[in-house]
Amino acid sequence: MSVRAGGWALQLIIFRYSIRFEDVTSEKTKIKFLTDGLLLREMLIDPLLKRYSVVMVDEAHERSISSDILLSLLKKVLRARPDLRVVVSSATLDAEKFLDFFAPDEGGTLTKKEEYGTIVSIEGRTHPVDIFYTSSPTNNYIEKAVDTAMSIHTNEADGDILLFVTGREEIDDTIDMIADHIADLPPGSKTLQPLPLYAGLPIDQQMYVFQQAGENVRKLIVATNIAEASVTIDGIIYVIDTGYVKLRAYDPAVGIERLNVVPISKASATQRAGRAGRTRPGKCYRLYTEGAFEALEPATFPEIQRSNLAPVVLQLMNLGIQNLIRFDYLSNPPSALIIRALDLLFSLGAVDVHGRLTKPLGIRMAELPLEPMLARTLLNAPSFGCFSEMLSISAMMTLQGTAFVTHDGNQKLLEKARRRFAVKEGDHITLYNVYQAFTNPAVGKQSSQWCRENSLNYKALLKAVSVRKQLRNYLDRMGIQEDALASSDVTKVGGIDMAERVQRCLTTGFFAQAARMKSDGSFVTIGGETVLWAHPSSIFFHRKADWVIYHEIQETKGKVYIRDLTTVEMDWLTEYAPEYYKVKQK
DNA sequence: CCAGTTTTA
Repeated sequence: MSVRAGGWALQLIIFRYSIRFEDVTSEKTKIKFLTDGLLLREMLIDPLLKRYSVVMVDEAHERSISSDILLSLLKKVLRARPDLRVVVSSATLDAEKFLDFFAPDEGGTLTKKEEYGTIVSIEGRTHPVDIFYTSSPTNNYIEKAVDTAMSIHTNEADGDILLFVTGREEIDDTIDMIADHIADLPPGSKTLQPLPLYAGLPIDQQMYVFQQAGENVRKLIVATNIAEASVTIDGIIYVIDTGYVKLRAYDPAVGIERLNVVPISKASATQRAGRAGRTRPGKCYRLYTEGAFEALEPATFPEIQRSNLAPVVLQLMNLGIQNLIRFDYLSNPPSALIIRALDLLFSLGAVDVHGRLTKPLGIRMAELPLEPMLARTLLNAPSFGCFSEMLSISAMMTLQGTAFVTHDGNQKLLEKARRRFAVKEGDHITLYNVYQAFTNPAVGKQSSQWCRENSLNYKALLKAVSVRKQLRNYLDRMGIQEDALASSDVTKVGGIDMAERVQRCLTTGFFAQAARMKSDGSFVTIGGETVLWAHPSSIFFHRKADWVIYHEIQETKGKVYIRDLTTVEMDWLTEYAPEYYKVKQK
């Protein structure tokens, strides 16, 4: 780990880190690097953070939910612990906003800014980057990006290019177009090697971007926002910034998440440009006008104002925050988001009529590192005799659709592999079959070779194995163990086969996300107000179904897709969620 | 009916 800190004698200090599955800290640790999410978890056990004298929150300008919440809680902690030092690092554009946020409440002894905080500006370590704008707006930024890349390649000195686009589809299109252009290059000219980079790309395929290009080869990395802050690549001299990003927006009125392509913020544009100046002076080509840049928002719209807040609300309540509307947020989330979250938590039994966390259910749900609906399902599993199965399914759900991958871009092979594991009940049990086969010493042997043969993502499945272990540990500590009914073969137990027990159990957590397939293959929700489509990765993209519950809903390009579906019977909905469906029918 | 921005516990 390389850390530079002015002239301090830091080499004496022992650095250690802690992430979800890796804690290498000890009593000797002086400085600990950890994620904001983990620190929030630590606050459950140590609310005043007594183990720390200084807390530094990095990249606060990104305005992620967990860093926003962390800042709010740190402000609270400071009232009880004036000795604590809080350092917030952020793009200079909004430093003032953060300082204002930490202003003590009325009646305190510290009233002047300089008494409670200071803004310190630190010169960057990067080289200068020349910024170029277009003289007029572009209507097709992908075409423009391809032209710009080709022109850099033919006219500019050596150095790799980083191009920002919004998603996988644009990455694929761009790379195809570049490939066409390369074919037109005069013989003997330098090669341009386009490389994709996005989070959903399997790790081994991501690694190519870090490899040094061969002689006479210039890398062109076509990336999503992952290359803006999460991943840093050396040797980038040229950045092409299309000026757009894909952002989540949650609509509390219908409970649907949307993925919208929106203009980036000034902070993002600055960050992207900075990626060109890490090794030597670089150039950044913004595919928009200077006027358009000036009109950009200073910082990204806070995530807390555009997300499903059920998980956050549950966690805050578990930290003892009673009034979620009045909580001291850095930016207040719309109250509709909070109400929607409380509604859901109430229907799941995590919150009572007084708006308080229930014991033990609500507390247990908050402690599990799963979204509320899945947490509730897993906690119900022992009573359905499918504890072991739901542990595996829950772990597989955290992979968010990355279990299957194409190895040579061969989609047909992937679909064939999927069919090998598919069952008529739907996607959850299909994923369960994948997990079972992967961990079976006689079948998958947890081997990468077997995964390649079955279009499966080896690293992702290994992650599922460790998530499952972690979940089991959590449940062990709650005193919830393997159910008496458990048996991993799909035989009749208690008159109901394993698949049906899983289906019923899923209904107890996902009853609020039910839909029915119509004859044309589309789905309608209970009220019939929204038309939904099975996501192409679902086995119901082709097959017929009647009632289903779904794990996720998301609108993309004007169409609402549901992911991870399992068939249920209509009667189960009213059987397991009578209150919910009574209210809805009015 | 044809497809997931990014994180995290």
